[in-house]
Amino acid sequence: MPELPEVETVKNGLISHIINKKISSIKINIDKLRYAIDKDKFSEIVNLKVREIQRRGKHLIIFLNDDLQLIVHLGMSGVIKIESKKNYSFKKHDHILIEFEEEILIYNDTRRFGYWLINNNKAPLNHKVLVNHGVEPLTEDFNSEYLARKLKNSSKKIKQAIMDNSTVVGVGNIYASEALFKSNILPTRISKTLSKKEITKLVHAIKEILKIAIEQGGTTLKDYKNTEGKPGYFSQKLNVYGRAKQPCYICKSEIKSEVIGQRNTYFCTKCQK
DNA sequence: ACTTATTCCTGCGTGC
DNA sequence: TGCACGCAGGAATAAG
Repeated sequence: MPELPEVETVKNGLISHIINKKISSIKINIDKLRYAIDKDKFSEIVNLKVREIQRRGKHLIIFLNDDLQLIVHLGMSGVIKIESKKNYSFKKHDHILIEFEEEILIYNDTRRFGYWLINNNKAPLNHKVLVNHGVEPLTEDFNSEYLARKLKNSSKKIKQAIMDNSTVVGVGNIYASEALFKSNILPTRISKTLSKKEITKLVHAIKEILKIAIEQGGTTLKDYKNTEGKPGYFSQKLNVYGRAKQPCYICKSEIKSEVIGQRNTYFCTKCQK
């Protein structure tokens, strides 16, 4: 599933293909993904050029001429592929096709949790899907002082707190479990009970895990350019996620799982306190 | 103003 | 072998 590191990888892949390229046509094969698709608005982007592509959290912002932007979220099964137009053949769940002079951008999304929005505001970061985003985890804005301030009065469980996009963006279910394991903190801990030292450790763990995942994302980019990305490229690096009842790599005791906030959570009760 | 549950969707794994 | 069922995931929205 596309997490922050994969969205970053997709962004880099797109930059190398479609920057300064003109959209020659658009084909939309569906009325609604996560949100309804405004086909009239989409028709307005034909003949515009792609100027810049940014990532914010798990969103891609594709800047076009005329102060228009595409705001894209891949949901959990969204895949963007670039192919040569002459090689393209329709596949199941190919919902959006954007043609350039020689290449075609294909948006395929099995579960349709993703969305494509057109924004004509000059400040896309103020769009409702982005405006409540907290800090980016890989910037200096995400530091122990910031997180301590966010957690100070929170009675949420720490895992839910770090998965909340208004705290920090991009920490999904997998990375939350992994970061808490790496920082030796139980996911069930109440946020405001964390010590300064634990918060510092957690901040570093989140940054490190996302960085490693982005490095793995380089591999995904290659796959994505060839045919289809191999899912689970990061799975070899996972210490606890999906490993219930298996031995902890550190202490050999059994990894536990528990549902926290409707999400499966994995942890080691010996390594994490 | 909070927190917690529900909702969207398809494919896959499990059990009968 | 086939079918029914439940689960997985992000995050807006509804409900508490």
